[in-house]
Amino acid sequence: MASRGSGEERGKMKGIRELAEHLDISIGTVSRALNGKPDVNEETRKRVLEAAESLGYVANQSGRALRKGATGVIGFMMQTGSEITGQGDTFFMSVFDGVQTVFARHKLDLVALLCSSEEDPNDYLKRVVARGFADGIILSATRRHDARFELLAKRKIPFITLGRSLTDVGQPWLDLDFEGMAEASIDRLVARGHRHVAITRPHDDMNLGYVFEDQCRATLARHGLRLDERHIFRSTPNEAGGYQIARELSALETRPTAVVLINEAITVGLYRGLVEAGIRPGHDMAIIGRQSPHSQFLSPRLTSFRLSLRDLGIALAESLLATMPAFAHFYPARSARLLWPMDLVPGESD
Amino acid sequence: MASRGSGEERGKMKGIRELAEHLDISIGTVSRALNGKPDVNEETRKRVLEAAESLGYVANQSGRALRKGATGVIGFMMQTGSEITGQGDTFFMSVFDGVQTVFARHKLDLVALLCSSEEDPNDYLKRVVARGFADGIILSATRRHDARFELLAKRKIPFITLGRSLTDVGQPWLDLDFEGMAEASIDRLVARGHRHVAITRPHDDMNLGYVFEDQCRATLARHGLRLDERHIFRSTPNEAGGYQIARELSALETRPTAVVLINEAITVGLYRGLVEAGIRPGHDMAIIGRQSPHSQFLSPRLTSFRLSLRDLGIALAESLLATMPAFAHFYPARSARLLWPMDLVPGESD
DNA sequence: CATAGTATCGTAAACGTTTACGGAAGCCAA
DNA sequence: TTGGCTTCCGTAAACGTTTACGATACTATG
Repeated sequence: MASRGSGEERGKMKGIRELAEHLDISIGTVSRALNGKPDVNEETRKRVLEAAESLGYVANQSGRALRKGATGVIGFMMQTGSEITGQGDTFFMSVFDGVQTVFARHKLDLVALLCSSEEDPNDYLKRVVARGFADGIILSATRRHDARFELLAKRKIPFITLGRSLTDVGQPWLDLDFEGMAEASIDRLVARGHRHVAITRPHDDMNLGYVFEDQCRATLARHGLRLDERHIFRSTPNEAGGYQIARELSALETRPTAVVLINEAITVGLYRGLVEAGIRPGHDMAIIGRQSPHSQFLSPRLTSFRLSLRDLGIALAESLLATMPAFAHFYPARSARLLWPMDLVPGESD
Repeated sequence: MASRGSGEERGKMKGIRELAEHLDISIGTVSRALNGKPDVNEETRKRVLEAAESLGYVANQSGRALRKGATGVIGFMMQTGSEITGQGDTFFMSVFDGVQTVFARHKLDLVALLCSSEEDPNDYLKRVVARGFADGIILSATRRHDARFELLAKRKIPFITLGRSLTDVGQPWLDLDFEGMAEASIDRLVARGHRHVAITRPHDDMNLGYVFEDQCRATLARHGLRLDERHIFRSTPNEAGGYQIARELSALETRPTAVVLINEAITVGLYRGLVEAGIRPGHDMAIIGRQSPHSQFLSPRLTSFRLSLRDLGIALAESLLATMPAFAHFYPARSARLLWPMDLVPGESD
């Protein structure tokens, strides 16, 4: 037969066994060559790599994972459905991109584990870890009490959370510095003469809502002011929620003169709702929020807190790897709990 | 020993072997019981299921996939990074939710395969399929010429695309009815007296740009009008792109009186840019676009095309399963190519 | 009672890979 | 020549499932 290219370049590679007999080498050597093991002749390694490339051979995931006890996959759990994701449009996509630049160095793949809105997140996660789907997990949208933490800790799965929780099992976490945001916002508004400040928070038990509210209350207290209970607005973290808040806000008899938005997606709806009620954002009502792709294109431009989502993703990935024995030596001794800073970008809305 | 709860309920289940000897049954029977095979006594099945539940046993993914040659996973490929995804991620989250309601019926899991912006999509996909990661693939963001189609077809991986392409390999697809959108938009604008209509399209070679432009041109021609080449605006599919379009548009000497936006993310930026140039959306410039979570909260409210993303997800999933031998009998003989209709929701912007 | 059929279960061979182990050379020094 | 190293490679045993096959006990039928 001819030296190559007889008829098998169609990508019908069966497995390492076939590749081995094509090269007339044992499968053990082929495997070692592909995996960069030391005890293989450099020339045969080259032959193997070339043959694998030209025949389109890539080691089967299941076989490899079964033998090695590791899948090379890190899962980022998130919930699907339109109303649920509190973050605005491109939030996660940017974070993912940062995470992947780190993972790529270790041949790890990031996949998003999509929990349907119809399934209980705890059950979903239990299934995922029991099946041995991923070597590590990233959790987001952490709740005040979050049973997922305990589940992963019990199973000893390496994981990190993007967000804190009262359910702390000693795992590493990364969270946005909502305390810093609350403090800077309140300080700024008070310095500009505001005495009645409203805040928003998610309608459900997302942990960040508690953190944010508590810190706002504390900072106001430091200025000798108090947070009126009627000035705490809960809403779904989307445009409609913002609109709803505006309606409630405008209906109040003692109306606040400023509002701090913890969520970015509600901004557009809030603007609209205020305008409809005859309240001009930035004139009749000061607004401070979170930066998002469209916050700078609103009128007036939103005074907002900015952060680098890509860098956050990088830090998230490195902190996770630091807890995984196989990778820990690359990322030594880092602080396992990190509050991610946000910068205030002045706009015209406050 | 006691009947249950001796000390092993910590979730340290090793595998089916351990579960079997706990029950004093062979592993074959345990497996059959768990998988609903017929030849197993109903009472032992109940025992097995209860023990598995209480011990938290779930079949290991790698072992099962290796033996069965199928993973029970369907991958939805998408690219990460903020500038790339034309759709906001609320778009995909809603689609996912629809897809999952179908998959859940067959114990299939949907995961998002995240291709980093630093990696070539073709290489990424090649890796994924060669590793045998998923039993089926859903492709989105299809390009005018898309090598991914050929790759999957050659490897005989069942797949469906959300979007068309000139690279047609006979696979099933689902796409938004951009022709219908173009036609309805142009007809409406012309009926209202517009003679100079501009359009937008992505800056890269996404297929939908070609479809949309061609149909707009054809429909204008039907009205005896022509599409001015200078009235075709290419931009990144995000807010900044819309702003850029507004600036170019306002700088034109012969300015169009209407513009149709194929992408939803650019709307906010476009509004802002127009206002800054002294052009009032809805008064000095008619605008028709795509519905998004915030399109109804802009002023003026955007006249836009709406679609049910969840239903689209359901159709997408069912069409994919119809091509997979193991599930085809559930979803018989459906049209493999589907143009998804969109409804015009009148606003105040045109 | 003999036989066939049925219900249930155990045994063992796959699935594709990695890796511990040992063996066969080749080399160098004694 | 002998012995010990080193370099390279082949062999075979895992990893955790599923499933074809065969075995056993029991039931029904003649």
